[in-house]
Formats: sequence, C-alpha cells, structure tokens
Amino acid sequence: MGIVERKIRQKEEIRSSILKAAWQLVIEEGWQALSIRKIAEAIEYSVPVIYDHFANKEAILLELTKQGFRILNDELVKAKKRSSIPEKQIEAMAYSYWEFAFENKAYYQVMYGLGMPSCEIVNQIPELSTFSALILQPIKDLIAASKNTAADPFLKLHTFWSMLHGLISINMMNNNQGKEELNQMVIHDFITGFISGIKG
Amino acid sequence: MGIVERKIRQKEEIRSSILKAAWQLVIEEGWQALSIRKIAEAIEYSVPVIYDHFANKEAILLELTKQGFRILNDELVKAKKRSSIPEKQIEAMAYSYWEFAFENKAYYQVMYGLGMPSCEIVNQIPELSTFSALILQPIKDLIAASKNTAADPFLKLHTFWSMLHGLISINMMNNNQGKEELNQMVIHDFITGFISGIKG
DNA sequence: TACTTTTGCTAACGCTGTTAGGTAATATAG
DNA sequence: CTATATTACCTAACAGCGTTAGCAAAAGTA
Repeated sequence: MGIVERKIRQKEEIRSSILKAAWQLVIEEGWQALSIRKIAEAIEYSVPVIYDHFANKEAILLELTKQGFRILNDELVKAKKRSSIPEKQIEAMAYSYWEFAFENKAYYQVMYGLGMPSCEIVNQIPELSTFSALILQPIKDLIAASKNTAADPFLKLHTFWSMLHGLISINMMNNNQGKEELNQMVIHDFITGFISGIKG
Repeated sequence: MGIVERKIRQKEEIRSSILKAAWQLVIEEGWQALSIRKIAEAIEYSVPVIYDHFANKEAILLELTKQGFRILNDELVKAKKRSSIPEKQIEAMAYSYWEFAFENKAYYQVMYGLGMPSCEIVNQIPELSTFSALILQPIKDLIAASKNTAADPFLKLHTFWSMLHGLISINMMNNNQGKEELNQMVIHDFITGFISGIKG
C-alpha cells in the first residue's frame, strides 16, 4: 500500500511549493515584503497549511538561507578545483564568492540580512561625506609617501571602510562573547595589512 | 510677542522627545521592535502626533542613523588628532571605528541595518562549516609555505570572509551602478593584499 | 458501515504603519 | 469682549502582518 508514500510525497510537494513561492516573492519584492499570507495565496492554500510545514516565517527564511549557502558552496568548490596552487585557489574562491553575491543578490541579502529600511538611506546622510574626507586625508598622505604614488585614494578609502565594516558585522552576527583577544588580533591584522598594502 | 517662538520651542521639544523615546526603545528591544505606538505611549501623546514631526517611521530611523554618524565622526576626529603621522592616524581611526561599533552596538546596527530575523540564525546553518573548511585548506597551505608558519589559519579565514563580506555589503548598499571597473579593482586590491599578508 | 485520522478551512487575537475626520483649545481680528 | 480662524490633539478606522484555536469535510482503517 503506497498510500503513506503518496501522502509523504504530497506533503513534500506542498513544502517545496511553499519554498518556491517564497523565493519567487523574495526575488520580486525583496525579503522585507515576504509574508505568510502572500505565500498562501501563491500556493493556493489557506494560511495555516504553511504552519504544518514550517514552525514560523523565520524557518522559511532559514531554509532559503541554507539553499543560498549550498549554492555558494558549490560555486566555491568549482572555483577551487580550477587550480591546485593555494593562492590561486584563494583568489578564485574570492572572485567566485564576489560573483555569487552580485549574481544572486536576493540570496546574499537573505543570507546576511542585508537591505534594511531602504538601502538608499545611505545617500540621505550628508554626515557620511564628512567622515569620508576625514579618513581620506591620511590615506592620501600615505600614498604620497609610498612607492606607488599613483594609487587611487578613493579606492583605498572604499576598501578600508568596507573591510572594517565586514569585520565588525561578521563579529556582531556571531555575537562574539569573550573573544576579546581574537578581536584584537583581527583588527590588528587588518590595519597592518591595509597600511602595508598602501606602502607597497 | 514670543508666542510663536514658544510654539516652535514646544514643537521642537516634542520632536526631540520622540527621538529620545525611540532611541530608548531601540536600546531596550532593538530597532526591529521599534513601533510608532510604543513611541506614542512613551511620550504620552497619541499616535498621529508623531506624524506631525516625521513623515514616517523610516524618517525616525534615518534621524537616529544621522545621530550615529555624527557621534562616530566626533570619535574619529578625536582619534585622528592624537597623531600627525598618516599611518598612526589611520590606525587610530580604525581602532576608534571598531570601538564605536561595539560600544554603541545599537547605533551601529541602525546605521547599517544589521541584525535581521535573528543574528543567531547563522549558528543554525551546518552548511557554513562546510565551506569554512573549503577556504581553510588553501589558507593553511599558504601559511605552511610562508615566512610566518605560526600564523593562525582560523584567524586568517575569519579575516578573509569578513573583509569580503564587508566589500560586498557596502557595495550592495550603494547600489553600485555601472561601476564594474571599480569593483574589479576593489576585489583585486583585496585579494592581493590578503595573500601577500599571509606570505609575509 | 462505523470509527479514526488527516487535511484544510474560517475566523479570530493582537500586533503593525498610516490616515481620515472631528473636537476642543488657542490665537487673531473686529 | 466676542467672533472667526487656526492649531493641537484625539478617536477610530483601514489594511496589512504573524500566529493559532476550533471546526468541518475528506480520506483511510476496522
């Protein structure tokens, strides 16, 4: 009697249709706009059915996040295979990671919870340019005194700020508890690397 | 007749009390839990009053974001003043930025929209450790072949991932349009810096 | 055929951002 | 000092959200 098998199969089908619909909505309107009711309408079931398959909305997002990491992982594996030289592998994986992020923006944003109130909020903050200038000057000075005086200070500023932000946000995600000495090393590693990168 | 002045002053007072209450709530419960109704209750006014001072909820968050950047800016200015040597300035500002982020977590999270569904979501993703191992191996290889064989591969992995994430998220925030060549330079800059940082 | 389990629904609870419309207090003009 | 205009403020609602209780119908089992 394949009845239970069929039932399991049907349940599985609903589950995957929920994920599919959710993903469609995320792509179309961003994960901010994702709602249980919209998913229910898309799969042509009533709302409570969704709760037979997922504990809550977060569980759905979590599943999409996992999907994203699996895809990313596959990409990285592919990239790594292209060479057996460690530095080439690292390089290829970095590019691959980068490409994944921009070719699968929706995934990356779900994975890291990016894109809050509105991403363009940044452009409404004049204070931002103020402190850009603040960091820009010493970078220019450093470039002027370096071996490569043709280096682009704006690029360096952008890199500086971005990397620092990355270090902080990953640390905040992991809710770093009692890892003070690790943090000290991380940021020290970053600063010395950045400065020596300019000096050439 | 200082009547209009008094009225302006009173309006200003309500406005700042809104921001104050909002900030209090953000600190206590995180910006996810911030709601117009809670603010209204806190300032002991009805809900629509808030809309006399701010166009919408986002405008309130934006104001808090601006506050955050102003405070951060002041910190950076202070840090910069401690030296006149460019690299010392950059170093001091990096540390200052880092400290600001962790001493003012709430601000930093509002500023960059951090902390989505739940920050601990990351710990529920086994896929994460899979691809950690993926990147870890070539890093270990590279360290083994470098001048500093005592370097911590986990630290390097952490740094690698964090920086890359920072570059990507800042780029996504700025909604990078037609800046392909800039992106190419940014990531190239990062990779070469990272690898040469390990090689020593 | 009678009973049990599964399946799916309606309707509600308590939130959310936002706004329409009305009332009461205040300020201005005659 | 009264009448008018303005401002300040509130109640109540709309439309949406995540989540769940409780019930009806269908499907499977005996």
